[in-house]
Formats: sequence, C-alpha cells, structure tokens
Amino acid sequence: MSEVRVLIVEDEPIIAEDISDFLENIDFKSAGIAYDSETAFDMLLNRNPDIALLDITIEGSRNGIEVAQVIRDKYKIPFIFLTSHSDKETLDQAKKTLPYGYIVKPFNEKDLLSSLEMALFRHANENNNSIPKLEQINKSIATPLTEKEYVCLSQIFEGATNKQMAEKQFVSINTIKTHIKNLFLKLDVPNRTTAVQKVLVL
Amino acid sequence: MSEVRVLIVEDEPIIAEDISDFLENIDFKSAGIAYDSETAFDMLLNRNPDIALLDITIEGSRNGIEVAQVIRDKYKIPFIFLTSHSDKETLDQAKKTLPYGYIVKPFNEKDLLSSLEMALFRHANENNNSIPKLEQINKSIATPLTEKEYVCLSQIFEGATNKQMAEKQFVSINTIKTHIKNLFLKLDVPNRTTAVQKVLVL
DNA sequence: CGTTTTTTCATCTTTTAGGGTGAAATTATA
DNA sequence: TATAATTTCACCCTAAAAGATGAAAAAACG
Repeated sequence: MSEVRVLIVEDEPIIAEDISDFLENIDFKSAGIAYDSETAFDMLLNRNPDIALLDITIEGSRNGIEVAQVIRDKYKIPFIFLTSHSDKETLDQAKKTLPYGYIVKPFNEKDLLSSLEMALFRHANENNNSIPKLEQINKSIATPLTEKEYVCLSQIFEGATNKQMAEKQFVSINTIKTHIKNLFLKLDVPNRTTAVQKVLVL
Repeated sequence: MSEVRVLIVEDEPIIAEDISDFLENIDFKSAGIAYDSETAFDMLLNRNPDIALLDITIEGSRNGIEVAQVIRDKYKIPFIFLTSHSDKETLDQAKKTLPYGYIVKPFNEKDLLSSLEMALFRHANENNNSIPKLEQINKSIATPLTEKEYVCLSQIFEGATNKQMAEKQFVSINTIKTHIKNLFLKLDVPNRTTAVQKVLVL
C-alpha cells in the first residue's frame, strides 16, 4: 500500500512534532519537518513529498507563502496552510497561492485528517488524466529521462503524432524520433501505446 | 482468474450464511463472517479481504459505520453497506464514510453481484489503471462495442500489434484491422494511443 | 578549458498503422 | 425462416512508426 508522504513546514517544534506523530498513526508518512524555507526547498527537491502542510509565518516572516508559490509552480503537489492569527494582508496573499485548504490553529486531529484527505482527493481529481511528474517516473526506471524525452512522452500521452510533436517543439521530426527512440530504450517498451500503459501503472 | 476475498460483517447469521453461500457460487471467496465489530477488525487484520460487505447496525449499535471508517482510513479496500430500515441520522453518518455502494435488504443475488462488481471496478480504477469492463465503456459511448472490438481494445491496451492480435485470436490481420477501424469510429479517436487515453479517463 | 551529456539533424530501411471499399460466412433474433 | 447484426476476409493505398547508424551543434559541468 502506497503511503502518502507529508512535508511539514512549521517553525514551532512542538506543533510540528505533534503533527508528525499523528501522521504516523494514520497511514501517512512524514517526508520531513522543515523549520525554515531553505530546508523546505531542499526537502521538496530531495524527499518527494506528496503533500505539504505549511505554516504561513515561519520565523516571523511570510516564508510559508513563498514556499507555497514554489510548490504550486514547480512541484505541483497539494498544500495546506496552517494559520494562527495572521493579519488580513497576509491571509490575502496566502489565498492568492490557491491552497488546497486551511487549518486554523489550534486544530484537532480530525480536522487535519479530513483536510489532508480532501486536498489529496481534489488534487487526484484535477490530475487524473495527466502524466506523472518526471521525478516520479525517474524513481521507477534505471536511466533517468531527460527534459526533452519527458516532453515527448507527455505529448505521446496526449496522442500526438511525431509530426505534430515536431511542430509544437519547433524541431525537425528526426529530432523527435531520436528522443522517442531513447525514451523507449529507457522505459524498456517497444512502442508508444505500451509507454503510456507503463507510465500509467507506474 | 484470481478469486476476490469478501469479508461479511453481519450479525444476522441467516443472512450472512446466505450471502456466503451465494458468493461461493460466483467466483468470489468468503474471507470470513464477522458477527461483531471486534471480530471484523481482527479479520481485516488477518485475513486480507479484497472487499467488505457491512451491515450498518451490528447488534443494535452503529458499529458498521465504525468498521467502515477504519476500512477507509487504514485498509483502503472497497466496502458496501447492507441497509435495512435505518433512521436518517444513521444513514447520514454512513454516507460520510464514502462507501462504494449500498444494498437495501431484502436484496437479490443480482443486486449483490452487480454492487460487488461496481465497487471493485471503482476501486480498481481509483488505484491503478486497468481497462474498464465492456459494460462500463458502453455506458459512455454512443454505439456500443461488440465483443471482438472489446477484445481488440483490451489487447491494444497491453501494447499488442495487429499481427500479435491476429495470432492470439486465430484470425487474419485483415479481420483485426476491421475491428480496430470500427473500434476507433465508435470511440471517436484517431489512433490506439488516444484510444487508451480515452478509455482510461472515461 | 576540456569533457560529458544533451539536443539537434540526416539518411536509409522495414514494419506497422490506418483509411477505403466490398463482400462472404456466421450468428443472433424477431 | 427471413432479417439484421456480427464476424470474417481480401484487396488497395498512404501515412506513420520504429530501427540502425552516424554525426554536428549546444549546454552543462567539473
């Protein structure tokens, strides 16, 4: 059974530990606790979390919001804000990051659980017909895909022909064919249909 | 075909036995009958059921709902409620556990079978990406697929070439091409890659 | 700055896919 | 038993995919 990896970004150790302990009891798994945004960025890069819990105000600044923006733009995982008594301006900025949920402190375990579930549900629904993330694919294969190979795979995913891919990427069809050839080698599949199948059941 | 293990949580022995007997006749397998929630938890832990049938009211209490919550949160297998004439409040609570289905007593074998199939199908779809049943596909398209067309689609799903399909089905490649041509028309797709994509996000 | 990886492209060949048309054999069913 | 639907097959053709080989730019990296 695949456990959900939760990244906790929270500068109050007591709260962070509490959450971490609770998560271990239900079948979530802590992907790490970050007490500042630098650590958060590092953990996002290296620990492959599935969802993040973000305190809006880390160490007095609004770093939680910065982390949220990076998550939304780059890591594309759902995130939930842990809010205490923030001012209106901070909350407005937080809203603009389109979070998957808010939990107001002090919160109970039931709130936390249902927020996590709802966020994961929403995220799963939004991404149900899309290709997994490059990092996710690369975790499952021997030789990692390059950026261009991943782009080709994504377009194969949408049923594009080599010609269409060449046009969209502004390169020759020969280039596309090379990428696809290497892609098939790395995925160890004979054709695009099985490539789609393989990546979908990753 | 791998047999599906069904856990029955039902405090009326007559009904429980009836269900158990019926399941043995179709290709399901009883993973045990629990007459109370304690036994249910024990069986969930030790008998690895694939799906559960839950009477909402076990021994006058609402233990069926508690069992459902644990299944959803911990065991993540699909479950179906067996309801009799429960009050609104109980039903509301049951709904909150997001069950995969309800069967209202008295129910016939056909209802039970179709509920089980539907629940297993939904769960399979949520967790991996195998090809849906023919009936499920036909509910979503204008002109229903024929048996042979569905067989071809299934093999396309596994990445087979027309040649391989012809060999497996002991027919000429021309026949396969005809089936696929009609398949594409009915699914309204231009090629096999998009066919896979379309059926997957049905 | 040199080395490695990635990205780019070409040319050639074989296989597979897909579209069009027609039609016979089989099966279901009214 | 007519009638309809399904399954079977044979041609035709063009487009697309895939495999093999080689190699030059471009970017990343130490």
